Amino acid sequence: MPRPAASTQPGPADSIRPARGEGGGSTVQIVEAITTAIIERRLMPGTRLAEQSIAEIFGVSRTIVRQALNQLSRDRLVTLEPSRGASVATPSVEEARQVYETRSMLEGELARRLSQCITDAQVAQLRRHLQEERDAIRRTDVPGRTRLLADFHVVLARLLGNEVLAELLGDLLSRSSLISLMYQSSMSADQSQAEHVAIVDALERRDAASAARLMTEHIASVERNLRPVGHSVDLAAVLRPP
Amino acid sequence: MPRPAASTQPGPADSIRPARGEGGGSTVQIVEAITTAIIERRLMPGTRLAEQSIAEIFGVSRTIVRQALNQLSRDRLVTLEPSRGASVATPSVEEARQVYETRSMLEGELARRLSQCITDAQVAQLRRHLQEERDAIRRTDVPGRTRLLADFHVVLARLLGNEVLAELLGDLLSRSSLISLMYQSSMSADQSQAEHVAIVDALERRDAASAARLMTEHIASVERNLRPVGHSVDLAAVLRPP
DNA sequence: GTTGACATCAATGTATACAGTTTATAAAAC
DNA sequence: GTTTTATAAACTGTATACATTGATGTCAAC
Repeated sequence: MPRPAASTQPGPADSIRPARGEGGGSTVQIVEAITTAIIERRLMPGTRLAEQSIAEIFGVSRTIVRQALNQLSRDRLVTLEPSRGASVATPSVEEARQVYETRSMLEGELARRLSQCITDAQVAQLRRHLQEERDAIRRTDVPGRTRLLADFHVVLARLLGNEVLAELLGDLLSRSSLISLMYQSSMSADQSQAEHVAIVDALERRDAASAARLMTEHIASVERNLRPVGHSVDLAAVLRPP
Repeated sequence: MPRPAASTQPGPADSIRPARGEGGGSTVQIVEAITTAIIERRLMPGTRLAEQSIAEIFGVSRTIVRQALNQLSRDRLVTLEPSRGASVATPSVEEARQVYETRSMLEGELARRLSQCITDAQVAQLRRHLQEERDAIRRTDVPGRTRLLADFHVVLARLLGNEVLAELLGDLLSRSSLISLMYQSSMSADQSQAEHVAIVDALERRDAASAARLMTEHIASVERNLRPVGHSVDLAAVLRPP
């Protein structure tokens, strides 16, 4: 039950690492700090993000914080309720389904097209990425392996030479990360990594059909491994009369 | 040059329609006003968008305008240069290619999946939309037909019951609109409409392969009809020594 | 007459102040 | 003891003021 139960002020001072005092471009730093804090589970879904607190932590004014929170809300990592403020997003089961369906559509086609134009050098680059994944898993570097397993999909988009696609996919992957930590994915890193290897194998064989199929199956298996533990479900189970 | 240049307060702009004086939610109104102004060619690519001018036009402070401009820059409809301010985006040829490639990937798969789960009622809904397109074309309602021809693609996304996909596609279509007006599309509305009809026909037959092929070909033909007349290209040609 | 430097000006980036709303607290009534 | 209500604190939404940076125009030097 990943309920933060933040009835008391969550004391964000220990949750978000402060940035340097320089003013220039501090908005993106706040965005990145909050993003990584969410991805690395230091900020749980539902946690309120009071502007004044964050402003004091980073030593800037609320103006900058508001800009950062607006950007984060566009990325769907935080929700902005009018007159209520910002909180870490709590994606619904339905939203999760839609994100994975969209990823399946986009990345299945990505694998298909990529297998028709991939070069040997690009395959080698993917092999190196797979090696990094293995290394991170081996030394149980949880944040590192999480990032690398997600980056794999962005790297594929980049190989197509399509920055628009890569950014789009990056947004979807951020949302996926939030979803998988909210619904406590039981997907083992080993399985994910093995499926990545199979995808690269298919790409190397220029086997478009297999690459596309393996990719959609990979995304489906990630989605299958989400536990359907929503807040309301927990609440109903807990409050059931004895 | 459609420069607002409204130094006096009450003077309503000739480029952007002013909103009502109410404060609540005026940001989205500015976003929508500028968006439609760009789509309807009243704000040409490259036009500077000074914060103070816009603030006076809408009777709000620069704070609100900055929020709106930030949102528009996330949609890639305006570009934000540091210390230089905002201007209407001028998408490059390469960016155009990437947008259409991404659309092709996404919408090809959309057509394929939709043909496997579409209902008769949904086909009827699409037929009604096609009829609206025809009507707008017949009475030469240029803004209306442009909007309807673009909305067709969003309607398809909605039929899949995937709001995430629909919003994603909506963003891509806004960028497509800006691109097609910047590169003066020679695509006739009649041809677009005819291809839409062919797509719906394939969907009605539940012919997944044809639906996907017709969709990707439709998007490719839209892209093919862009004239490669960018500003920089003009400049280079004009300044060539005699 | 052209070029370069300097001063002025306008526009952006950030911070702060103020108003309105929500939420927490506490007292009072039932 | 529970509920209700009123007060107060905190927070958000907007506007305004200040600092800083890029642009423009003028003047002097060559």
